Amino acid sequence: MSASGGGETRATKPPTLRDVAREAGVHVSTVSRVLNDQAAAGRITPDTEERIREAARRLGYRRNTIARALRTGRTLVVGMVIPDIANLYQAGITRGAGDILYADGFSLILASTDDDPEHARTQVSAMLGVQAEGLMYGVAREDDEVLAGLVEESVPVVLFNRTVDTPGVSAVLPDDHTGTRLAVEHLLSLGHRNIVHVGGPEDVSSTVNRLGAFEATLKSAGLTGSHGFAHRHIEEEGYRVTRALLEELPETTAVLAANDRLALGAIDAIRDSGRICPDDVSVVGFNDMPYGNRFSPPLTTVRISQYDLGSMAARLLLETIADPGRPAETQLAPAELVIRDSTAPPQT
Amino acid sequence: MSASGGGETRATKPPTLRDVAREAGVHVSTVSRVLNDQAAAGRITPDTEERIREAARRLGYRRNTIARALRTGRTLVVGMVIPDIANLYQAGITRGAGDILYADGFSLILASTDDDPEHARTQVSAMLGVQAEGLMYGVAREDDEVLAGLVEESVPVVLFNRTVDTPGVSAVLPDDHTGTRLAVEHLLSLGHRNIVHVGGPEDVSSTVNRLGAFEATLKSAGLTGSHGFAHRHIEEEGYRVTRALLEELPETTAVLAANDRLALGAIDAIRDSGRICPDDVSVVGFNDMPYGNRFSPPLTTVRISQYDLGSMAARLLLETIADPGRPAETQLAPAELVIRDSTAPPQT
DNA sequence: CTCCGTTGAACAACCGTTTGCGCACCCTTC
DNA sequence: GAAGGGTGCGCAAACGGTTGTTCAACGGAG
Repeated sequence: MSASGGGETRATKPPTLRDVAREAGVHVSTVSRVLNDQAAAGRITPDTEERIREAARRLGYRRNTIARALRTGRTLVVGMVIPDIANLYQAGITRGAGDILYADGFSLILASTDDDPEHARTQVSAMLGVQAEGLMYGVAREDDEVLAGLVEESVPVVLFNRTVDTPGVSAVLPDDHTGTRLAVEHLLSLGHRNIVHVGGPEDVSSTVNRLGAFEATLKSAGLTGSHGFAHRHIEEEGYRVTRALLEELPETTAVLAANDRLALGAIDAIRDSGRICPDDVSVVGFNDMPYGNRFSPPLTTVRISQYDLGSMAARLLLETIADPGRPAETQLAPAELVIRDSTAPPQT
Repeated sequence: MSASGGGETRATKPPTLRDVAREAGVHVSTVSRVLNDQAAAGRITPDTEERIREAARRLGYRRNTIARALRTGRTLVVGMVIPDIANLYQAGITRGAGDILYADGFSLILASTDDDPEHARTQVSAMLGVQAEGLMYGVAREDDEVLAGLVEESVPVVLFNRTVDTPGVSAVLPDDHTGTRLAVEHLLSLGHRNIVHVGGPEDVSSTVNRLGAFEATLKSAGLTGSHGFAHRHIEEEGYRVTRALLEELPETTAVLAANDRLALGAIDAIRDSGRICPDDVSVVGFNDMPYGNRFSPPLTTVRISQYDLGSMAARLLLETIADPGRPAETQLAPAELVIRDSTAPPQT
């Protein structure tokens, strides 16, 4: 299981600056300058420059990024850690981040932790080992030791999706409050009065934010609502807590899930408890994951623009890398309600 | 748009081997040996070793992977290029590959090309720039220049999902033939006789393999079938070619799509042409992408174990890296039919 | 007491780039 | 014709590790 497997080197080693220099009959430093476009300073003869470029082309020279990085301290690599790569919502975020990063010449190292802090630790360590210049961290939890280590080492970090109340860390978050309020108001306007909330893991910020907004919105309508917590944002957990909630509160006519996958589990639970969605109980999700419109029933949900969230986070990270002294900032990705067929008025 | 944004260095630079050596009062080479567990050679006093480890711990030393890589030629990084990160099918593959790679101490750099060869070129170049030790290449096409360059430079590569008939390159592919045959036989046994195929892009291997198997299976039943090609594996294209096929061949009662996303588009096309799936026309997909069971109707499809395919490819790549002389090999990931509700007997 | 074999650790070269500095050379200018 | 100032490029020292080689010290044997 170790990487020591007697690795041979590649048959024919790639050409180096030295090879190009020899080919062009100049010193390696000159080649370096030309290939870094420092010829602009009028320091190199057009003739020499052309000779060097031609030699580089002929040899198929490609800059050794890690050697350069060793010297310059810049790797142009950023790491991104997400809880689950098989979650389409996060794929959208990745895409948004990638587009920004690539445009600026950066590469992305992606790691999926399965929401396991131990995985997170080793992945982050590997990323730092390759001298990633900054991290997009999407798995923050309360008392997150890995994150604490990062700020301790003053590694540029931006949190996304989830935050913690560590000062000095930037974050890009969904507008949980507005989104949740919209969802609850929708249910209210449909006539629902017995609404429950199935939340995510207790120690992640979006869970507490959404729960808070859920209760606040209900309260301002003179109502209260019950809730449960899932251990992870997966269908099975949505199923488990919904079944429990339904058992306990049979008069429930609507469930607001903290995320689409939980909502999917809720729909299963509703079916398995002998009821129909949306006829007997409505459900609304959160995120608007891809294909949500194709589920049965098509899911009413709160849309967060995944692409925008990802690109906002990437931009923020890039700025933080360029200027580490920059004050931390938290940005909100807008939320909007998209009404489909998993919600309906309660049966009278 | 350039990365030159005046990047400052991190406030406090991470400790180096030199720092640890000073702290422990020994030479850096000794530290290096200890931290690489070469102490086993009985060359270092347990006392010294302990002192060094303690110093490293106290300073929070973490090996600078790129500096090591520069010297050793090993980066423990492999690149993976996929057509579309927002495709769940590929997310599953990534997961399988990641698990194998991480277990062996490797990191994964992921790039999504949107099926654009130009993107592929720059992404691959960046990966090689950071001295990735090998590549998992999932975007192969006929006359793929990027791929040609890779084998030319004898970079360890394994293709997945798609292959080309370049000798010397390993690949892990879905069992297109069996999968397609199973799907067609299913349709046949249901009583369908007018079956069309909506294929993927013409220059990718899975397209030609699936089309070939489609025609062969039909032929052995004494039938023939028409087909069309999508430009990309996306819903819109599935929609486009299905509509055209339906227009041309109104008696069609079943469509076999080369991929689930195309199948989704086909279902839309069927609806929009005033027919119902599966009552009027059945559709079967390929891949069994996640959530396929939740679509409406739940999709009958050919299941490929994405996780297995990814891990097979990763294992193959690791072996190729360890032994570049290794003969190329192509492995098949098993296919099985999963019958759901998008297929039914044709109306009589 | 001398000599030699071990053992434990230091020395130094090297991996491929970048970059501050120095040094010829040539062209002006008095 | 010599001084002075550019120009165009080479020199060499880093960056943070790894590793073959050397070297000092120590203990034991003769």
